[in-house]
Amino acid sequence: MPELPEVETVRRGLEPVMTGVVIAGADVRRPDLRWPFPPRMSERLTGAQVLRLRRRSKYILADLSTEETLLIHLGMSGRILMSGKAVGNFHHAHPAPEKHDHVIFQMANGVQITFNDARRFGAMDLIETQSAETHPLLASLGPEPLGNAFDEPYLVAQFKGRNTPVKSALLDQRTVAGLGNIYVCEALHRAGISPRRKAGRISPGRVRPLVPTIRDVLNEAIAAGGSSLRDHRQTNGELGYFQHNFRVYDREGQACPTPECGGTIARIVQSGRSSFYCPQCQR
DNA sequence: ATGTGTTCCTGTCCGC
DNA sequence: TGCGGACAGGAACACA
Repeated sequence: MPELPEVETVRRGLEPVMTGVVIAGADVRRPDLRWPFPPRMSERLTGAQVLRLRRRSKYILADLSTEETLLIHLGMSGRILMSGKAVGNFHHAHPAPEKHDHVIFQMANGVQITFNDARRFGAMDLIETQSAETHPLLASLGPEPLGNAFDEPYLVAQFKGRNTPVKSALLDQRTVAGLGNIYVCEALHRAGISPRRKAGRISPGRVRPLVPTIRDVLNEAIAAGGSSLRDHRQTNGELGYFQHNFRVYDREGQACPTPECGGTIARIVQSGRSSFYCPQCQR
């Protein structure tokens, strides 16, 4: 899936064509994704104006004039593509629905927004805007990694006493919300911390660089328009470019990019997920 | 309370 | 070319 930078890239792509625009119709082409869609989703969306588009962790939140908020999660394989007259300088005709196009939004400005998700680990829900943060999917999320609440004292406190590998701790959305497998691997490499190290056994002095490092990796990826691993696309269909900047992810057997290191990137499995790291310079 | 393993689903790639 | 198995950006859930 899309991790935070990819979701933010999608949000930024949608923002100019959705904000202030009425949803003219929603074609819901199957009853569910990971969970059933909310009752009467199409009817509740039709006629609503999008007041603003937000992102919380890997969720896109569209606040509507109906005092409801459309929540979208892309899961592992979710994509959102736009077509129609207002998309950039291009004129994209509305294409015929493709396989796994599950929900198609018709905007009043002529733009069509298609949610495509082969694996269907994604989700959509309609929730009360006023109490959005108490939604079960959002209530337990930790702080935004790019926000002020995510700082060194916080992370030190979160790691304290935890016996789980730091890789697992950072993937845990309650610790910090929005990191996924790729960017955790990348951040740990930049910080020189082994993914195998127990979270509670990292000295505060070594936790310190982790916060700015996580921010740097995410900001660089956002600036590049997200990664394009496998099939991630921006809303305009173009590939992101951060993939070229992966230092360890999916680079098993290659030379460690750290100057003077000389190590070789290894792949291990931690709680069912691949971790890529350099055993030489990550301790 | 924590930590770990399983599960949902489809597509792709790699070795035989 | 076909077939089987491993693996893929997530995270809820069940269980030790």
